[in-house]
Amino acid sequence: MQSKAPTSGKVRLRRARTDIREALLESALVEFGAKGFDGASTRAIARRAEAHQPQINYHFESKAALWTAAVDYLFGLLREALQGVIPAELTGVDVPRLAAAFADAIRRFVRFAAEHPELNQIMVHEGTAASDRLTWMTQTHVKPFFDGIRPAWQVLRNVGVAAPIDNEILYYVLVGAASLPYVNAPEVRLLTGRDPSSPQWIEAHADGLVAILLPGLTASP
Amino acid sequence: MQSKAPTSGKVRLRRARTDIREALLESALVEFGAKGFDGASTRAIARRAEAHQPQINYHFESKAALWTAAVDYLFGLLREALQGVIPAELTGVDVPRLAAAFADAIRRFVRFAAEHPELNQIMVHEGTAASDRLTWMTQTHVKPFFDGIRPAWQVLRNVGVAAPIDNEILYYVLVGAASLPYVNAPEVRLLTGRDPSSPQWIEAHADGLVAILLPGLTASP
DNA sequence: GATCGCTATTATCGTTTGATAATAAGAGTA
DNA sequence: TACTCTTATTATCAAACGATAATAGCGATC
Repeated sequence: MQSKAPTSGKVRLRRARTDIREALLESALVEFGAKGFDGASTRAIARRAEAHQPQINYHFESKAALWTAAVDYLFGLLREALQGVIPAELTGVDVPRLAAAFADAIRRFVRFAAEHPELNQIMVHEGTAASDRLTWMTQTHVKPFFDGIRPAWQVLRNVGVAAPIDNEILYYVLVGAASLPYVNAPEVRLLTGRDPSSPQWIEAHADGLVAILLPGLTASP
Repeated sequence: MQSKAPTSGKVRLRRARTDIREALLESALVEFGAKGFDGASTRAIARRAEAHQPQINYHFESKAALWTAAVDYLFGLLREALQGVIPAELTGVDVPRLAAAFADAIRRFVRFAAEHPELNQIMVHEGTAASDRLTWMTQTHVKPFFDGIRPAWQVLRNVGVAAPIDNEILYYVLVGAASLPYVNAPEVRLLTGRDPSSPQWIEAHADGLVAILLPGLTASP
């Protein structure tokens, strides 16, 4: 008759619907980010949230529904972090202001990637193979994000402030260069001994990306 | 009494040890790259190679041993593709020659990432969580690669040819920016409608990376 | 053409997976 | 205190997993 409580011990903890849902969501993000959709088990997700495995199907419809809810939640945070940085309407915006806004967006994206590595981990896990999840995520969340930065980059490239790289290629250069140290943070620690989540790394990283992607920003004001 | 032959039909195909091993290796690379270690099943790997699932344990020790052999094989190809491009001994090498060599290495790496997306797919899958596989891969294969480019970048950075980015950070900026379109090729096709494996994309991508990472190469000769 | 070594094929094992049903128990209300 | 709604817990299912044993059949050698 041993205790079967999730983690610490024996108490039966009862949480409000919103609390247990949020705990499961954040646990799911960590597990899906680290192991991928197939590699992450609902039992591990529940254990991390100090819950039992059937609670996932009780509070969410299925493992897939939990994944969708977690991705929705995380892209919501990304939209918050980038909201209003790059102007939606570009006609009449002067170039120095737009260049500064784009640099700010790059810095915010780097900081977000460092603070929430799960987002890019999940994206890179899913992006390696076609699936319903990838189609949904691309259309629902990635496309608006992509369409938001493309016109601004085009303007900056036309006036020579931005590096000479195509719209579509730039998007992947930017995302890849901005996210990999945090997506693969365990490898970074093994390979370099440094901690990519430290403020020193993050700010140096952001500075470097702005310097190479917007060479005309510091050169000719 | 239906046929149980792996794929096409009914013939019992018997292959030489080297042939079936190579078929399983290449199938394993595709599956591990697309689904990750846990997500890839030995049955799917065998099916792609037109073999039966127990042949994996017959020709390799285990699923883990197959993974190790596949990664060994792929890093061998990478070493071939980059062999001798960046000089091992830097004392006495003049800067323009070293800069051109580094640019060549970048272009070769981009082309390799496009031709063998499985390498970076596997690296990014494994790098998201600590594991024995990650430790082995980092020490055995990634470290030598990392140590090979670090001194050259330091020299180019000191003379102002390379972008002002730290050694460790640059490594992840370079790898991330060079590999993401091919790692996430399914997403690229959904998002942009373009094919990242086309020569147009690959060469434009390589040109762009050289331009932003070695701004002093074209500017001041 | 009989023998022998090697690969192919089938069958099956014990685990783990996501999911569901059934029961227990906390918390607010009357 | 009794009732009721909601969440927690346990038990269990079918399917898929990696792995192994046992048998079948090809192909070279004598």
